[in-house]
Amino acid sequence: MKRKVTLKQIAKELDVSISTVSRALSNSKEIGEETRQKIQAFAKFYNYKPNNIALSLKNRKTKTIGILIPEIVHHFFSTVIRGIEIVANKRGYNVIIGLSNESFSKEVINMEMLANGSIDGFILSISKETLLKQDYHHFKETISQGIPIVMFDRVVNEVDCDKVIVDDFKGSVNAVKKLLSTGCKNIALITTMDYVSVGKLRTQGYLRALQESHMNPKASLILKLDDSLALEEHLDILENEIEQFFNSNTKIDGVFAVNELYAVTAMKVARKLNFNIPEDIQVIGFTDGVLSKHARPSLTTVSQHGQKMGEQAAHLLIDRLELDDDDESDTYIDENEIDSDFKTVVIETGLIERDSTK
Amino acid sequence: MKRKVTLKQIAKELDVSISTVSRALSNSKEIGEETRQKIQAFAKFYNYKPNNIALSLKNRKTKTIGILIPEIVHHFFSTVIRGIEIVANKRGYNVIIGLSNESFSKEVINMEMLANGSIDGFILSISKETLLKQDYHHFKETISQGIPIVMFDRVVNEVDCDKVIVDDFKGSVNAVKKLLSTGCKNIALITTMDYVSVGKLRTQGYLRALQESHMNPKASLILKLDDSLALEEHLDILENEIEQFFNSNTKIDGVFAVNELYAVTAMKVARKLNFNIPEDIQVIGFTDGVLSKHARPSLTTVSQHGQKMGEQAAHLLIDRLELDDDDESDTYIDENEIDSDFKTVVIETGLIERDSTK
DNA sequence: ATTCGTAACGGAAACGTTTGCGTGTTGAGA
DNA sequence: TCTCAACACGCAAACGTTTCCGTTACGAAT
Repeated sequence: MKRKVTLKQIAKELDVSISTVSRALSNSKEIGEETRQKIQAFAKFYNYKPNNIALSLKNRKTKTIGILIPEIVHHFFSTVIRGIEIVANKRGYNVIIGLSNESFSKEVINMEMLANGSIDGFILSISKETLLKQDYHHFKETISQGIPIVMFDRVVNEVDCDKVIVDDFKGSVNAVKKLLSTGCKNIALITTMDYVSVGKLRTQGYLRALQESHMNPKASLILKLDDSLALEEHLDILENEIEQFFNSNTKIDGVFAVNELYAVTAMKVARKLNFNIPEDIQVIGFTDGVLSKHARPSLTTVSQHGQKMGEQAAHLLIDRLELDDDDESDTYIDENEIDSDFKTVVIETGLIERDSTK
Repeated sequence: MKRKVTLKQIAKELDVSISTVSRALSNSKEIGEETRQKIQAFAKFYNYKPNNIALSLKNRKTKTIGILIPEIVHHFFSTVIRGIEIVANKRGYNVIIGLSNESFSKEVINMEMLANGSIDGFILSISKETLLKQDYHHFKETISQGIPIVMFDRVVNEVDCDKVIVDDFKGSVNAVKKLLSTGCKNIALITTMDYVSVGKLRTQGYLRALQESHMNPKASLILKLDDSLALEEHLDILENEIEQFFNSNTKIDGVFAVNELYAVTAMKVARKLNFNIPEDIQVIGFTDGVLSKHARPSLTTVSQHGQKMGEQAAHLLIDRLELDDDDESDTYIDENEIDSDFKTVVIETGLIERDSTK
């Protein structure tokens, strides 16, 4: 078991000083040609690689970014991670992942663990419990400690930071308009509770689309589901809820669902009730995942471009990190000027038309 | 922007030495009651948290484990990560993720990046390209540097380390036996190329099950697909391949597929060709993911218990890390004794019966 | 012969901790 | 009054780097 070789060991072995070794390896021209060659050869032979931790301590930056998400077994979140990882790697960063599991306390704990030097900045999506409590002190504190944050998808106005979102509102408007244009008169909405910002925005989009077509939204056509129903374990309950909803609204000829699971479950129920899709009922979902592609019939969805969101978020964060590098020289900066500098990048949604619509 | 407070700053502010502060905060009884109180109060007020990087450097351990997987947008892998994260967090570790994207060089690069002090050990699943090249030097080197590795799912005999696998062979045997027991006479196998160990083992299981029932496997009933076809982009090609396969084997009454995608695609094709499932053709897949649950009909699968694999892997790794802690005292250990110590944990598979079988 | 520039290298501080050891002060026992 | 624990604390090394600031030695210019 040959432990990693250090500068000190090389120095001792070659009878030079540590600084000489360091400089030789960084090709400093302060070191004589001969010595440099000798040191480099030796280092190569023993496969010397500088110790990252020591470098982090010295440079006061770790070149790793922390990702904090509610759940990883989730198509959307994992595509975002993939996007982050791609640009992070390309720009010389590592990613370290924390899972909040939709819990406020786990989010806080995780954040504090990583904020103690382990990472240079965060990319995160807020947990549901946090959104419900509306307690954002941990975000504000980390930011005030000089650790930048980029939020994606589930964001919040109360925190000043860079953000990456999709235009949930517009995406929903377009989806519902599509249903309207293909003849739907009674479009149902299957959505979540309002405290999740994206659910709220998508609901608003639904309402707006109807309004623009001079149709009155009916409360009976809107089904608000408890979020726990989205869990894989409660599939049957979810199905029952939707079935009851369908039974008490027999005129439904279109469904807009704020996520994929609701949409495919709606299709399942509709077929069970002997509706034909898309002839009798058309269905559109939000978030394009694996289910949409393989459902029967395949599901028309609003695509969220998770990977692109991740890439953008990573760029935003790293840009800011490396910008901070420069003006770290204690130059006084007007705080107002800083605040106004935060960007919110909006990723365009797309409508992927498949067989669940005409 | 209040930077994180350090021991040095506290010491200066309170006019004591750094060591006194350090000891006071760790409740050393070497420090006088009064001073201790004062220091602790001050530290609490300024929210002092020890710098992780400095601790890592001092202790020569980072309390983070590196995960190296081929792909993250993948139900199985993400469940494994979830399992790892749960026990890692419980035992005080962080996880840092590297994606190989099935590429050998990315696997090597990632490994080297993380091995330079960033992590204490690896949990990984080998990339396809690496399996193809059969080049495992990077694994061996990291191990010889004293960094332990735990492999899961895609493992290899050539490397001495702890491993966590499912019994692919037995799981496949059981699946095929299930098909046989429900009357199938011509069971097709849809599999991948042999170099992926799991594909090979599952194929062997298929063969064994037939053999035990005294049936002759026919080459014409085995479809080996190129792996690139598993990619989401080539869905139509995959479909065509399977359709041709069906057309040239009209007697097929059962299908065993080595993954979920192949299985649902087979079902799609079968229905297209006007077969009824499960009446005319029964289908079983390997790996229980989201597709299986929501497919039509829902798919009977061999469950892999990804989360449990992750948990086991994490326990194995951390156990070894904390065992190493003790005998780090340069006690001479016979290498043979060490080698024989590596465990291979086998997770039992289960057969989840749904509507694609009788 | 003295000065000076420069090439080639070493010393040491710094990043933030922990910890073994040394040291000064105090009180009590002789 | 002297001695010697015990107590309370400080110094400094160490983890592995980088980098600023010396310090040599030597040849050239004055």
